[in-house]
Amino acid sequence: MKRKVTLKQIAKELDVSISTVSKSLRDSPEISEDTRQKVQAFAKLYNYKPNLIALSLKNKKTKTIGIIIPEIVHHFFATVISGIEHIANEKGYNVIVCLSDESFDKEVINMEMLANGSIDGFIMSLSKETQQKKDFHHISEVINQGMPVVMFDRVTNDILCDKVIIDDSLAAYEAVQSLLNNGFKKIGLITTVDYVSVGKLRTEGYFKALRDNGIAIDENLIVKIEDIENCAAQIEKLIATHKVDSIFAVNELFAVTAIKTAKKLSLKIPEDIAVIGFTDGIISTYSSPSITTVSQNGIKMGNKAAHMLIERLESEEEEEEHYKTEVIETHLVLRESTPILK
Amino acid sequence: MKRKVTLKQIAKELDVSISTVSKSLRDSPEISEDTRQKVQAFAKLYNYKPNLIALSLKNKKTKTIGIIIPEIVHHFFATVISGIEHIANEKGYNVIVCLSDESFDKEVINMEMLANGSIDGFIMSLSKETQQKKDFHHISEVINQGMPVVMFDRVTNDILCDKVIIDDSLAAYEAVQSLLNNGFKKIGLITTVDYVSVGKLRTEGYFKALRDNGIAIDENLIVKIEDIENCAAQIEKLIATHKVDSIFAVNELFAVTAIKTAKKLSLKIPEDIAVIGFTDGIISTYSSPSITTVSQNGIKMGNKAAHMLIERLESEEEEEEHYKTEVIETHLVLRESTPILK
DNA sequence: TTGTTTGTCGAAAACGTTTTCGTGTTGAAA
DNA sequence: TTTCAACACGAAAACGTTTTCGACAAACAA
Repeated sequence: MKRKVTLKQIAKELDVSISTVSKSLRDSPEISEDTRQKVQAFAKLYNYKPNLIALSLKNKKTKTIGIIIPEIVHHFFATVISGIEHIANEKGYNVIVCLSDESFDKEVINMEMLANGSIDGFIMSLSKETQQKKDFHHISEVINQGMPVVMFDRVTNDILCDKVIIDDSLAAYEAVQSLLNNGFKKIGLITTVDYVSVGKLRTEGYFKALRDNGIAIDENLIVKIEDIENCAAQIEKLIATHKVDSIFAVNELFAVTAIKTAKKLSLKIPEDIAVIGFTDGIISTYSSPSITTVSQNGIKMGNKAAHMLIERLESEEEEEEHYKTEVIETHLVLRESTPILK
Repeated sequence: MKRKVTLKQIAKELDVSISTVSKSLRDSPEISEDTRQKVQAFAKLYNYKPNLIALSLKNKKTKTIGIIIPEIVHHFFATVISGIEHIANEKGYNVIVCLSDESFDKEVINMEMLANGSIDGFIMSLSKETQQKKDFHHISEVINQGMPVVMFDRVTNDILCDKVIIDDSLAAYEAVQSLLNNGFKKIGLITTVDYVSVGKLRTEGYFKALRDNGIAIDENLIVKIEDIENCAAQIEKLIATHKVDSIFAVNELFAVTAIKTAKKLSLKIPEDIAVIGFTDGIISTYSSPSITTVSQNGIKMGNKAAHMLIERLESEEEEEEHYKTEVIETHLVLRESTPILK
């Protein structure tokens, strides 16, 4: 077993100073052609690579991005990570991933841990619990220490920083509007509890579309899911007893559950009931029937977030207080769970 | 903006030495009760937290695990990461994730990068290209430098290290055997090209099951998919022209594609054709019909891999050459794509 | 000879820790 | 008064880099 070789060892071996070795390897003009080649040859032979930790300490830069997300076994978040990683890699950065498991405490602990020198900046999406508590002190603290933060998807107005989002409300509006345009009148909504920011926004889009079309809002057609476990029962009630002609669901899981439930009730899709989901993931693609859905391009969001963070990291010092919010465009992906929409 | 405070600053402010501050914070008996409290109070006030990079450099330990996987937008790999992260977090480790994108070069570059001090050990699954080239020098090099490596799922016998796998061959054998037990005779196989280790093993399980039951192997019933793009065409040929009564697919994607294709051909599932997949992911659960599949518990694999790596990291020095291969058990998850199997 | 430039190199500081060892002061024992 | 232990603290090294600055010699001009 041969351990990694250091500058000091090379210096000793070649009987020169550490400085000379370092300069030789960095092609400094201070060093004579002769010794430079000697050192470089030796370094190559022993496969010298500078220790990144030492460099981080010296440069006060780690070339590492911290990602904090609620969970990773989730198609959307996985695509965002993929998008971030791709750009980061291109720019010479690594990514270190922490999961909050939707828990406020884990989010705080992870952030504090990473903030102590391990990374140069954060890309994050809030946990449910954090959104519920509306406690963002850990984030403002980090920003206060001069560490840039980019938030995506689940964001908050209480924190000033760069953000990458989609227009959840508008996207939902357009989805519902397209149902209305095609003659659907009794549109059920399957959504989350209100404190989930994106769920709330999508719900608002649903409301606005109905209002703009002069349709009264019927609370009976709205199902708010708290925990995923027994959502099937609530959805069955919506479909069976309230006879909706279509459903707008704020995520894939709700959409596919709605479809399974409808099939169980011997309803034909899309003839008896049309379904539009949100987030274009694996489920929507491979479900039968495949699901018409609002695309939410995680790769693009990740790319954008990474670009914004790295740009801020590498811009000449703090041009503070000039935060941007990027809105990634969405569109409706038409599939089999709706009739051909015009 | 208040930057992070260091020992040096505290020392200066309190007019004591750095050593005194450090010792005070670590409750050294060398320090008088008086100054200890003074220092601790001050540190708390200014929210002092030791710089982890400096600690890493000093201790030659980063408390960070490097994960290298082919892709992250993939349910199985995401669950493994989740499993690793959970244990790592519990034990005070962070995880840094790199994606090889199934590319040999990216795998090598990422490994070399992380090996230069950033992490204490690796958990990895080989890229397709690496498996094809059978070039593992980057891995043996890392191991030679004394950095522990745990491989999972896509492993190789050419490298001696800890491994976490499932018995791919046996699991496939049992799946096919259960089809045979239930009267199916013409079992199609949808698999990958041979250099993908797990695909090859699963194929072997299929062969063995047929042999053990005295059934001749019909090459016409075997489809090897190279790229995912046009797999549907190959599968359609298998189903339409060779009239299989059942299909064993070596992953979810192939299974769901088979189902979609069968439906397109107006075949009823499972009456006309039964399907068993591999890997119990989102698709199998939410497909219609849901898919009977070989479970492959990624969380468990991740947990195990993390445990093995951390144990090796924290065991009193190198008890080398005593590598273990852990086999995670699998079982058949019965769903709608097969008749009730006995 | 003296002074100046040029070419090579090394010493040391810095990043932020921890830890070993040395040192000065105090109090008590002899 | 002397000696010695206990106590409280600081100096410095170490981890592995990069970089600034100073030093020394040779070569050259005056």
